[in-house]
Amino acid sequence: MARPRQYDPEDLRRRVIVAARGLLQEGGPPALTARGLAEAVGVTSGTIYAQFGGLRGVILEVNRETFSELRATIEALPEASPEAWLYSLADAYVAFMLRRQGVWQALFEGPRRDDVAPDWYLQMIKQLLGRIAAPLAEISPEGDAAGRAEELFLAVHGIVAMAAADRLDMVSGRSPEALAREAVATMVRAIAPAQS
Amino acid sequence: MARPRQYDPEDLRRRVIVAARGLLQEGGPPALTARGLAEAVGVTSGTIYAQFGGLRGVILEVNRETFSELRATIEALPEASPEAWLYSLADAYVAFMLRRQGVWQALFEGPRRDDVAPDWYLQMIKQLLGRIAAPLAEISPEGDAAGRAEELFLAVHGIVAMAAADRLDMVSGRSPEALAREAVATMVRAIAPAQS
DNA sequence: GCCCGTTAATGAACGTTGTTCAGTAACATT
DNA sequence: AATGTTACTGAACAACGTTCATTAACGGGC
Repeated sequence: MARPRQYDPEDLRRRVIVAARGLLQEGGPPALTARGLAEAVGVTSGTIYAQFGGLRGVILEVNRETFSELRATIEALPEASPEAWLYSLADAYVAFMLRRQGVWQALFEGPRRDDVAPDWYLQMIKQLLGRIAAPLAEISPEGDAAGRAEELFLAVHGIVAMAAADRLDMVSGRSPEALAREAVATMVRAIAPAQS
Repeated sequence: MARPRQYDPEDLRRRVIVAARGLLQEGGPPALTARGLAEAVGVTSGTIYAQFGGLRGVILEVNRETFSELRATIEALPEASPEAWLYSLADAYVAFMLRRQGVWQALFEGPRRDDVAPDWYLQMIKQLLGRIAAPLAEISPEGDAAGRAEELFLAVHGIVAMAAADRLDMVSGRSPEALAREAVATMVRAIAPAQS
């Protein structure tokens, strides 16, 4: 069989993904166009379709990397008491988004209602929920820790999503970090064993 | 000055808005195209531009009506104890979205990062926050009720937004109603005077 | 060592999008 | 009746995602 002509396919894939992240970072999802991406990489749009099957395929690969980095970020969080760890997770989640707003938007703006989410989307969220449920179970052994984890995640994620879309200031003058920590505080206060 | 030729302009505006709502309802934001809307109303796209200045103008008018209906829905909620009222507000918020998913998506998907939100967007949210803060202050007179209202609203809205995008099942198997009520319950539990 | 099948890559096309604007036709006024 | 003003049309433009016939280069078979 014949072989590549001028691009190492693996290297091409990497450069496309890197360029796509760059476009997303400065300009958000609307800035990621097939032609713009092709030009940024130095190929034509057809080449990208041959490699990724379409713009959606490119976004999917970018998202895979973003999720992978988020997982690594969370794994790297220093151990701490259950409560302190929840705070640092909330901080990390907010900070992670802030450092890649454009890329973050592609995570949830991309997939349309009709197409199924890839497995690793669900696995990533499931793992994240597990990491939240564990400290919650330590704080309050009784009660549905998994359910509370869902609830706390949705609260923090809602804040982060709003901030990512630059719409948080419609609701609150406070920073996303402050609001996320408040959400954690409220949950802890609600389930902590009665005191004072 | 000359006068209308074949359309009563006010009637035309109404029909355009009604048709736009219809398109949004079945197909979401991608279904609302200038040509499709024009055809649904029986005019050409140019006419819509003359009347609304563009698709964004149409969406803005649809959103104005949606907000108006939301306000009316909330005003119509029966009086109740502070806690019970918060639950019924959460229920109403979820139900309101579920009955107009497509239209709801346009509320927050529409406005891009660079254009300013209309005053009534902010006023509507501010009023909603006030309606949440009042019962919270009754439940717990001490503490920042306004801040807690922001927090509770963000939690419920995050759940509703996720459900509107049909992505809630990525996080939880529970219904948006159940999750929204849980969010209220957690807030109430966190701030209620110590008991039991 | 020449040919040729296979494959990477192009770039022109197609259909659809939002948006603009010169033209047209109808009304109110003079 | 003529005219000016205005609502409306519909053709055009640029940009979008996507497809595909064409081109050019490489490796293996004779």
